[in-house]
Amino acid sequence: MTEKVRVRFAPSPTGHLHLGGARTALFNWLYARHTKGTFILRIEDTDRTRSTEEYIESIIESLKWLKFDWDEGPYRQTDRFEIYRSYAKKLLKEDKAYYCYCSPEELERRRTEALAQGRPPKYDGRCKGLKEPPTGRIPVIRFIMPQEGETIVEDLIKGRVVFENANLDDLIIMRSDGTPTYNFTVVVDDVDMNITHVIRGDDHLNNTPKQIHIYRALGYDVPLFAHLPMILGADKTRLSKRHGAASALAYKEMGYLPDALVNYLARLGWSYGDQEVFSRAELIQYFSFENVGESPAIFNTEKLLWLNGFYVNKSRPEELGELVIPFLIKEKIIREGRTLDKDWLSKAIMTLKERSKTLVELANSLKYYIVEEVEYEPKAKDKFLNEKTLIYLVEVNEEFEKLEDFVAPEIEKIFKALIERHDTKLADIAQPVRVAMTGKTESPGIFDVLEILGKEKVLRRLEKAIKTIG
RNA sequence: GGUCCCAUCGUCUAGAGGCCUAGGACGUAGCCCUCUCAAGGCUAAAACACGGGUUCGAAUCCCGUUGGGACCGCCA
Repeated sequence: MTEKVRVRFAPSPTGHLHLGGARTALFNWLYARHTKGTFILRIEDTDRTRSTEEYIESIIESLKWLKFDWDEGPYRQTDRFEIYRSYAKKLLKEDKAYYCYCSPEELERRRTEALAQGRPPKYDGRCKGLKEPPTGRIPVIRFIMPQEGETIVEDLIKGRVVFENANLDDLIIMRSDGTPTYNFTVVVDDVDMNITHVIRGDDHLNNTPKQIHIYRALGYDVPLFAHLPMILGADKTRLSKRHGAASALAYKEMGYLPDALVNYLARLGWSYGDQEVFSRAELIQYFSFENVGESPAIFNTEKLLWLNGFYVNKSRPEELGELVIPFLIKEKIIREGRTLDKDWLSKAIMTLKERSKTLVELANSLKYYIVEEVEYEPKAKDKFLNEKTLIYLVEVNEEFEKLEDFVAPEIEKIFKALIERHDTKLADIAQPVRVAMTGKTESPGIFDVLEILGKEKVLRRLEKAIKTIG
């Protein structure tokens, strides 16, 4: 019982790491870190036709981005075929498995027939104890499932789940091409890697009794199981590409912060009282299966976006400065290789981070600080750059030309003086200037915007605005 | 069709028989703050799927119904 916890995340590289997988990885990682146990990464690539190197790399990249560091692996099942073969041989020798010569076509036909007649599509075991194997056929190996009694799964999340063994059928553990199948490799690997807790999606709950029998046949204790509820799309079906961005990396590209995604994913199916925001340290400290829910959760992008905004706002500007560069390049705001002054960038980001929910938004807002020529939004231009506002722009321009120390407090003094002289409100002057500076009607505080742009750019933009009206 | 899982505001959830006039968060609406937009603060609308039990008492326990989901491959 005081055995050291060993858990694994075992994706199959037939696609990018999707959000469901990311959450499974997260809970495994959290449990390992919470118990000071070992987190193992294992790539389940036995399906050679669908697994690709590209996906393996993509999954690893996602895991790194999310900062789920693993202690062992990545192991690859394709490197371990000899192990599975020897275990299969052992089962054969002990009469716990047998060769089956039924062809895939026959199997498929029987399955559809059974389904059409409303019967469960269960293999009938006809090849078990075959005296004279047919010639010219390469067999598969099937594992003999017990047909009597029941199998009980004591799940850490679902509680006690009972299965009738009569519903189990002899499953294929080795294909005719000599490669092993999933339900066999998981068990062999989990045994071989001393896995103590199997934490996975509850789409695997139905596989569990089959696997339990394989553990027993192999002569090993079964690990503890924890089946996580699924993550669903807005239409309440299993999350997939149809629901828009379903891969973890897609969120990276959309300018999400890994900590925000992790925080969001953790709160999907897990809770700790009323707390919504968790640092990684808190997540590790508080994580427990008792607080994992049992019902599926719908993935809600709005809450994720809110959390991301929260994390962006909370991040240090220097940190965001580093992170936003790739997005500035991607959005074609700066050329690759161009460097921005770090202190200046931090100052600019300071004004923007509380109003940016993603790094993409941040990059796009940064645009008007960086580019040479502002573009006016037509509506903004019509409303604020006209004969009525011309006088303010001209006077602001005149005052700025004389201003030596071009900083926010000095700029503010100029505005104050102008307000008094014209007996007007700040908004009447600030808005036209804002449009002249940013092309938009919304921006950070105008004094900060002006300081960050700097005297030279400000004067140029004022002159352009004045010219536009005239 | 069979097996299994699940069921509290639109969404994520708190709730371990009396603390529940069901709490928090996102989103929505309103107000405050305010040079705009945000951020922040305050307020509001919004849920125990249904029916039976058990109990002095049920969102909480049991059964059923309904609804949703997953799985039933020589995929994982």
